[in-house]
Amino acid sequence: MVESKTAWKRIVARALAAYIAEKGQDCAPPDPESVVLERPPKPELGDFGFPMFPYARLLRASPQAVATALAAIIARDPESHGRGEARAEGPYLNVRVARAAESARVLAAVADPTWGRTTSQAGHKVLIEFSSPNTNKPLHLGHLRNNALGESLSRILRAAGAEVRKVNHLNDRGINICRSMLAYLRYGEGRSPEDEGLKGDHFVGKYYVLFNKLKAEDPTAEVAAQELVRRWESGDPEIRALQERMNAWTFEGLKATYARTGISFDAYDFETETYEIGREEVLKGLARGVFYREGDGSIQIDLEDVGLDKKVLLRKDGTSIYITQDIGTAIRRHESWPYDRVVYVVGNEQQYHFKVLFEVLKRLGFDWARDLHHLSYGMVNLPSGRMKTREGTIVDADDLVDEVAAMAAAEIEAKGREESAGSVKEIAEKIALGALHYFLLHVAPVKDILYDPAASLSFTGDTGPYIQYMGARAASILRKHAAGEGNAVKGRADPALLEGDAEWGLVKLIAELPERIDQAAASMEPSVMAGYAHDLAAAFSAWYRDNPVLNCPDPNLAATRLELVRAVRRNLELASQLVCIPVLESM
RNA sequence: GAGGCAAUAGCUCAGCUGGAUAGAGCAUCAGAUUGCGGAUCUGAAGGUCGGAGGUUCGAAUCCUCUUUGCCUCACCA
Repeated sequence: MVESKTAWKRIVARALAAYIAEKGQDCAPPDPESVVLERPPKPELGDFGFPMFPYARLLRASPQAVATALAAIIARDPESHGRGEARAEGPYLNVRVARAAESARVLAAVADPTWGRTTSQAGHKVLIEFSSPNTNKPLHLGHLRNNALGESLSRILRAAGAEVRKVNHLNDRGINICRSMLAYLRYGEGRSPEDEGLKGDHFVGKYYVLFNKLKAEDPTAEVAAQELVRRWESGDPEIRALQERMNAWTFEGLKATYARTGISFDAYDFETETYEIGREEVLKGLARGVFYREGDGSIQIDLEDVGLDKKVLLRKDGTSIYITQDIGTAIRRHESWPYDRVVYVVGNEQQYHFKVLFEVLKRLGFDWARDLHHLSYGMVNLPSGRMKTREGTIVDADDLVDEVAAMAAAEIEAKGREESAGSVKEIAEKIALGALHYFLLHVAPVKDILYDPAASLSFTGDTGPYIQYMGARAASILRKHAAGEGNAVKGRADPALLEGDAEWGLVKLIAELPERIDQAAASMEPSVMAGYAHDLAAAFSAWYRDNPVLNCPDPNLAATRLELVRAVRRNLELASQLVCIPVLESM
């Protein structure tokens, strides 16, 4: 369809040039690229339309007149003959594509192994940093959004041809883990997660919560935690060993959650190994005059000329801070894997931090610093308000998946689908992931999400399970055909039979996949893919209800429709994978 | 106080580079099953796109002002 669009732009541009010559106007013919193509509001008006307003003034004629004249010229253009028909409708020139030929092209393209891969991001090396949790507690609902965004964007960029490296930067040092450690020293009695029957991250998180109890009993607890940080930094072997042990527990737990939710990384960066590496770069920047030393000895940068403030990059005692580490990490990563773009998937509360970081890297003169992005996303709120560990309103990621999976299992049983579903537990888990990931990704990242458990657990309407269901229905038809059922086995597919409005609408939607991938990649918005999956599922659902496939009396039409089902299934699989919705054969 | 982001149907959200009558889902109402899986489908109703100006042949979309909400403005991360 992309090819068809560019062809029509070319045809229209040529017709405009002919019209200009015909009228003897003294103006430059438009470049085909600049011709505005849009989709008419109703399919009856054509497959795409060209507004004539821009040319009306240029040609000193009404847009209606221009449209009429162009339609006549295009009717004589040999290139248009095989491609369809252009018609003047008011101030618009509307094109109806030759359906049989286009359908044949589309079905052939979908059957090709390379379908679903584009080249719009080819040549780019993109580093995506996401998840990046603290190691003092398990993942929560906010992480699920972060993970889904990072994983989905990675898949989308790869589909668009980019080389992608997924990195998780674990914050495994500092005051929070030390609080867990202190509480563990006080209450843990040397127990391990196995002893308490807990997942490692939940185990460590339990002690983080217990720190509050400790603080209530002992007002010096906060000071004691600070002391642990200090001892860790000075290399106290006992503290180092304890932190390592607790971090390992959490890390194991986190990895289990990632595995369960289909999230993976190409590399892990540990803050315990990276937290000092920016100092050198800051000193280099100081030497080159990019930064300056304040009277108190701290090293700073003045960004007031770009609307930011003065920012400290190295403390007066010479130690590094958060931004120092990010500067160092970016440089170090580029040395080992020379990217041309970085995407940091981090909540929108850190927008200012990333503005400063990007500006600093730019001023240090790195050419790759021109393509740094903060994929900023909104809070996931509960009806009762913002999530906070201390208020106990936090939604634990594992618990949430468990809860949704239990609901899905109950639904399978309520429908009496246990037998056809196979393993209820396994299918329920996949449905839960589909529900959650769709819920988290179908909304634009900038928006805050009000997490309504009831709505996310509902499997009707604009949801992941709906998409999974339509995929399963398509798979079911294909399965029956493979088993020799239906009339399609007796017929031969002929795309020329796909000329009805209902089929044509589906063909067009199927053909849109590559454009939607490119759009999602360019705008870094997984919601584009989520929306596409839903649109396609809905269109398929409406179509196959009224158009029998296996039961179609005409064997050739049956075989042709079957090809359409195959294409829908393929696209649903591809789109689902891009937004981390598990694909199901049956549910 | 300064900066950033948001505001579209009762609710949750789409709306691509400005284009034809602003679209889905939920909820509401009315229908559809001797049928390839009803976790479905069809239809109705529901909107002065927060407000006011401006640019344009044409604005939900761009500009200015304004209202409301969220987030930032650490030698924390």
